Amino acid sequence: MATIKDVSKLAGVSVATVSRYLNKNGYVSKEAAETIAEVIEKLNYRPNNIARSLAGMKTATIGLMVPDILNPFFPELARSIEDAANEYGYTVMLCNTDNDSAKEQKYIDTLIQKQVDGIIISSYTIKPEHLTGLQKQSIPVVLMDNVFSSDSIVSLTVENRQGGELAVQHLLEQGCSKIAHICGPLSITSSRDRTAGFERACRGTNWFMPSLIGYSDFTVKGGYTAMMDLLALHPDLDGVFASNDLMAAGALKALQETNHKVPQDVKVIGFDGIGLEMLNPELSTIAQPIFELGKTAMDALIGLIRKENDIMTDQVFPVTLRAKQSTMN
Amino acid sequence: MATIKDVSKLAGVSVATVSRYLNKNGYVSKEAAETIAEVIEKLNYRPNNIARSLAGMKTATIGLMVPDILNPFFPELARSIEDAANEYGYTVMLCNTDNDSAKEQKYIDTLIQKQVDGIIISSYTIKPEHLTGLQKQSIPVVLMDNVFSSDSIVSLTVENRQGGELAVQHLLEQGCSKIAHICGPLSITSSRDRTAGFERACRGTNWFMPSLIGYSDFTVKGGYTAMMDLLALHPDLDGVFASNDLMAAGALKALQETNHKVPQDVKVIGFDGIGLEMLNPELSTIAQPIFELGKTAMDALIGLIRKENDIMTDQVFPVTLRAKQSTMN
DNA sequence: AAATTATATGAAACCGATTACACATCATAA
DNA sequence: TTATGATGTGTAATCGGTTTCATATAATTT
Repeated sequence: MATIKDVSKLAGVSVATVSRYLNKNGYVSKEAAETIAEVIEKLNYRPNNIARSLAGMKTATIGLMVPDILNPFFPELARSIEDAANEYGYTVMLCNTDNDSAKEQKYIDTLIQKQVDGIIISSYTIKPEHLTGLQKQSIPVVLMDNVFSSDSIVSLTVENRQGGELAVQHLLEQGCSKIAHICGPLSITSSRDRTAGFERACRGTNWFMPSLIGYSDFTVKGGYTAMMDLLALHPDLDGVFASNDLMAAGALKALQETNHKVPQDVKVIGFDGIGLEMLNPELSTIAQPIFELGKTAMDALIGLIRKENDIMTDQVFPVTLRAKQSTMN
Repeated sequence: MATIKDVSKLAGVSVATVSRYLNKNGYVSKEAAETIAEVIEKLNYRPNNIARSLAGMKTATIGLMVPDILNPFFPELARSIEDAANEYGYTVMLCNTDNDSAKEQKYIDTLIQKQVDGIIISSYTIKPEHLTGLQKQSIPVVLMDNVFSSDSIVSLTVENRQGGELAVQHLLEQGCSKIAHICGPLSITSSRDRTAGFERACRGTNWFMPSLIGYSDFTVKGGYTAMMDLLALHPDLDGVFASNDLMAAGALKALQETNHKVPQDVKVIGFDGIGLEMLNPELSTIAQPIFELGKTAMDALIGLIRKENDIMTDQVFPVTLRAKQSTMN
């Protein structure tokens, strides 16, 4: 593997000149530039990024921590972040944390040691004390789905509560008169907010009662069993709002298996907007702008890394109703 | 950020001794070790991986190139690889190539510059000439779903043809008497093999005719339209084998929309074994051992990196029938 | 008692880049 | 004509580690 020294020798200039040529800073004469270019071509020289990072303190690498890439929400997020990172010339390190504090802490340590330029964390379980290490090393962080105020940390969230309200509103508009809710883990802020939205929208209706809320865990299977339980309690329900799409898919399955027609008998709406196009009927959902979230996260991170003065502040993204067959007849 | 020099100074020993202590090689007296440990604790010192990599030529990082993490097959693969990598103390860089040669080439260059210790490539489009750069830098490669013989490259594949046969066989056993096939991109070797398996299994039956094969593209939508076309041509078909699960899901949807009962009227089977548990009925499939594939890929890569003498050779993994509701009544 | 061998340590080279600084040349302004 | 600034280049320090080699002492062998 050719090094900058090899290039400098063969080109008859100093390594400094080659470096200047490579980074396009400082003066380099036209002749020198041409010779260097030729030699680089000839040797098929590629700068060693590791050495570059050591000298320049930048790795052009970011860490992306997600709970579990198997959850279909996260590939979409990862993809949008990776695309954006790629445009900025950055590479992404993928870390699955399983919402496990120990794993999170370990990955944060690893990423610090690998000198990543920044980290995007999508985690329900991250705690302030985990981030202090990053703050100490002044490694920029963008936090998704979680708020934690600090000047080297930007938080991006969506309007979860409004989304919950929107879902109920839509179901009501479609003629539902008894709406159940499958809520996600109470440990997750955004999950609680979605449920809060549901409750607020139900407040004052004459049909609402607490037993219309089923407690689940954001999984298909969880949504399925929660729906079964709800049906046992309320055979006459005619609408369901699940706090994420996976649970909604599970609910849909439970309804179909118990011979409820969707959307004729019962209407179903989820939350997140992941593309579950294989479902029949297709699922209505309160969609997060996932790609925009990823892109914005990367933009914000770059801003923090470059210490631009117009650093992005915390943002709350709107959600939108995406009505499909599961609520329309 | 504390450096090894800070530690050595405060501990009253040389950096060499600290380095020996850190890497547990060479001699370090008990007293020295204790003092160093204390100082490290006190300074909260963490070795800088970049410097380590530069000196030691190892980055403890691997690259993972996949076509698109949005395709549900790849999160499973990525997850299993990441888990295995993590156990070995390695970190994973995620690269989406979109089966685009230019992107692949660019990522390979980037990964070389970042000095990854090895690369796992899952790509339909990779060509030998793309790998020569890696060979030149003697960067180990594990290739999935693609065979390319070389001593620094290990290929892992599955028994695609046998899987295709297995699918047909299963449908026949379940009583099907006219089986259609939705095949994937012909540019993909494993896709062609699955179709070859289908054809071989159909050979000699009295009902088979070429128009029972629909050509598609491995997507849900593609499977949907292919199924619609097949139904128009052969309203009497009673079984479908799709070359991957996404197309099978699309086919399922098309069948349901056209009021065909699955599995009573038509039985459907896919290929891959991705967990599409939200489908109703659940999809039978020819399952690849995805997690085992990922784990093995990582094991093989580590073997190549460490230059172990019992380097793993190319492997072909068996596939298994996973019968679910879509073929059982 | 002398010769080995095992244990322990530090100085300095090295990994492959960036960059501050010194110095030289040439063109332009005063 | 001289001062000044722009242009161009090389030397050497630096980033934060690892590793070779020389050296010294303690523990075993013979």
